[in-house]
Amino acid sequence: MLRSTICQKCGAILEINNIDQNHEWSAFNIEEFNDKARTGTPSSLARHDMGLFTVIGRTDKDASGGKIDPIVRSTMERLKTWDYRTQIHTPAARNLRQAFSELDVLKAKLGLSDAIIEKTAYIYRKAQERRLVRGRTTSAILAASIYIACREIGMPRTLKDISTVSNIKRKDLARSYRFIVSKLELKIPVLDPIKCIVRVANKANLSEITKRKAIDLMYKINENELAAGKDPMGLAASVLYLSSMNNRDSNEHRTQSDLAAAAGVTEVTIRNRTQELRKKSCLKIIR
DNA sequence: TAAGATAAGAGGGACAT
DNA sequence: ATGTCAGTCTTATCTTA
Repeated sequence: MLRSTICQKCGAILEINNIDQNHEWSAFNIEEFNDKARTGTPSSLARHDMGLFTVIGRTDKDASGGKIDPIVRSTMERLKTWDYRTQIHTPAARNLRQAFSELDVLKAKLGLSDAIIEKTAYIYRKAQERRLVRGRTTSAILAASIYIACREIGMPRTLKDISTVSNIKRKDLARSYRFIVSKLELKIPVLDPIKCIVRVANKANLSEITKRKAIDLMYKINENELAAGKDPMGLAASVLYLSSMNNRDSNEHRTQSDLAAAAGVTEVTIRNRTQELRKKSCLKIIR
């Protein structure tokens, strides 16, 4: 089944024709489930075996119901043992399993889409194949993989967001992030300041009008190349601050500390950006 | 109470040694 | 590899309107 994921707030298409890998039927008890299931778990990179595990049953009957020859039976037992061992008991698989169970927890905490989870898993696998996890913690590499996946997909999540929920220090997270990016030679797109505006505006409960004004202002800033080297979140917060102050509707006024909290930057950063922007006559900022 | 000012300190990139 | 430098952001504190 194909479907697209569309942002309900701004209408942006986040994913197009992504395949829904869940089963299309519903079951209310085990019997019904077994009856309807034609396949196993959906295949996913975010499982140590990609969801493609084998299960060798315990039964001593063959497919047509006859008794299995004891010699074959003992072969099957040995296969079963080895199958089991190769599934989880290689250090790599064990590590993946641990990483992906952590990933599952973080997925919920950060509200990540399946596409991001798959991307994260892909990056983590690559990192593991290249032996980049050695000497670093699984959690740090995993958290960094999440950050990379978010950046690649263009979902604004800051290092701080991820560091708070994963209990990895921002510093370590940033280090692991740069390490993976350089070793895997990844090209990370710059964080889109427009997306940052949308995110901060939603967090601060600002109206569409203010958001729209802020986005227009951000376009002007980009045209005049004033954004270089600035933290996009800080810039977004400042632009929203200016827009909210210029909106006559008093419900739209936000203090610097409100927006600082929403964007995860300090008030001082907002002040500095605001000052700079006000000085630029080309932006025609009132006040 | 919100906003502005100032200073010290952290962390990382660019560049030279 | 290691050190220095300019620029950025954060934290903390004090002042101003």
